[in-house]
Amino acid sequence: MEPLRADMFDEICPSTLNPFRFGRDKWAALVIACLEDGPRRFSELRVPLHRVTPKVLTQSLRHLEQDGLITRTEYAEPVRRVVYELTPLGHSMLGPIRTACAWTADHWDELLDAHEAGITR
Amino acid sequence: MEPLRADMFDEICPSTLNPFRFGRDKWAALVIACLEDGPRRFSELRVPLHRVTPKVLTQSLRHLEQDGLITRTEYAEPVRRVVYELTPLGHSMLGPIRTACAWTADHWDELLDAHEAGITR
DNA sequence: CAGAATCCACCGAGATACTG
DNA sequence: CAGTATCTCGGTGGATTCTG
Repeated sequence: MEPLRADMFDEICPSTLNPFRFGRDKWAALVIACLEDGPRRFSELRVPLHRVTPKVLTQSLRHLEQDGLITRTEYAEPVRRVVYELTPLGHSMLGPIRTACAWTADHWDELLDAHEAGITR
Repeated sequence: MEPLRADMFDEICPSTLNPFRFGRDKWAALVIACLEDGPRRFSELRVPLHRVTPKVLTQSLRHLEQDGLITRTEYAEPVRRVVYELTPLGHSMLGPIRTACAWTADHWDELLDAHEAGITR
């Protein structure tokens, strides 16, 4: 499994155009995207999510855990390690998420046009 | 086209369990659902959405308009009439919305279990 | 390393009252 | 009929600092 790149989400700036939201809070969708390929440590998640403070990231992870979408596992062995992973339920959410994101990609021009028209009016 | 019933959304109480959100604000998804079968007047929308104040409903409608999902048309003819309608873009969103809602229906038990486990812990 | 504690600013959302 | 005008309140998200 490849490491998560720091610029993973840098270009998804105008994500406010996407009319779909996943999870309870602002960062849930990005966390899910980070866990797509397998389990990740807290510090691994902080690399692409470097604009999120640890407090807020923790909050988001706790919400996802309460919603049954991820699991949190703690190891104390050599050094302290906490690993987050998608549950089967969380993994099954990827289908509808991809459907929604495909729609957004397909209609990006129209979304952009509508937004710009809304600004100049 | 049938009138919108006042109890249309009364039973969708624990919708916080649904990890998908559509549109910018809290009421956008319900407005879209109301417009599914055709254009509706402001006062028609207020029937099923009787728990939403006119100010907040107006806000939500303006957002949907800015996002290119609905149109607002004003007639002054006999009496004043303002009609809201899904755009082709808004209508095309129904597909992914249905996909997402089907997922939620399919996994309702798991979502409920996770939520209850989160409460007692 | 993986957070917790504290404080704070902003904004969505609601209550209430009023209007072209 | 279809909104607008204020006011308020609570909660999300962020900055900063501290800790087992």
